[in-house]
Amino acid sequence: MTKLSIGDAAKATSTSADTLRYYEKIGLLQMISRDSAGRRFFNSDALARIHFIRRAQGMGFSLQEIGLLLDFRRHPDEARAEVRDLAKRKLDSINAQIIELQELQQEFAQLITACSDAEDGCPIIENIDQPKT
Amino acid sequence: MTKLSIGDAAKATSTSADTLRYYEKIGLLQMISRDSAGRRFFNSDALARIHFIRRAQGMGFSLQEIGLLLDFRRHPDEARAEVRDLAKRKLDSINAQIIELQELQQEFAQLITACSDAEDGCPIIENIDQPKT
DNA sequence: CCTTGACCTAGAGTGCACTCCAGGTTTTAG
DNA sequence: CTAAAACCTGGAGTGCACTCTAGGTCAAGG
Repeated sequence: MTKLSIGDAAKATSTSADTLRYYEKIGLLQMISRDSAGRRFFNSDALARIHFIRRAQGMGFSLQEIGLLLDFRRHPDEARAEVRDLAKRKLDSINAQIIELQELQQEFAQLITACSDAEDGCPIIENIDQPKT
Repeated sequence: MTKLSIGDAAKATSTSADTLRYYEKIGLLQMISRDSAGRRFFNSDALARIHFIRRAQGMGFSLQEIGLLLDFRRHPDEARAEVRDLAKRKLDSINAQIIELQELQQEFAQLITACSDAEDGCPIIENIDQPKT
């Protein structure tokens, strides 16, 4: 079981030491061990938690929501329904986002082409003004 | 040409009066006319700008970037390349987001199903821990 | 006439997620 | 042995996009 210093853990998880201390402070990392001098050491479990946090963040969970997920991790029986609901709501918003973004993708691609081709003016602006009718 | 009070403009654009004043303050709405008592009146052009802002925000532009787009609107000749680049970068990030979200969509859908079916424990957590291998 | 409601301003406060700072200790390399 | 690097703490500062407050003006309805 490797134990990494905060600096190494930061590198290993592409965060900053400050951010890791911040996560600990707000309760997302509660079981960071310390050596006799008070220095934090991150074992593989802690690293997994950090990866969990970053990944969940990438999924659009706020740190508060991630806290709920991490809590649930320790008390699976009590909170199953809540987590499922959280995940369901997130899934719905992901679906909505995908649809919106796909529309945007279309529009942007068209606008960029139009803007490159146009001789006088670039229709990007006008089209944001008056979306597809 | 209808002219709306700030309250009506707020309603019409699903924002708050405070937000509209804020947009004006940071320079996104510069041509708001006033009556003799100093009250703002929003004409259709102003409403179009507000819609533009909200829409561009939904596309993931920051207010600062939106400021650039609005500036460009007034000086199309000078800034074409920049706006095109801004749009292109945004398109790239939209594409990346769509791909990420589609992966998430898959995972979430599976996890929610698994969590509903499971007899002991919900695998949402474990799967965030250890993403698809 | 007078109250109510919508508006005005400048400026303070909020929430999120960091990020930085000052001042101190400990470890490690030369 | 010493000097630099890495760590520690509590707390302040940052950037974004609002949101709210206090204190004031103004127009319309009862």
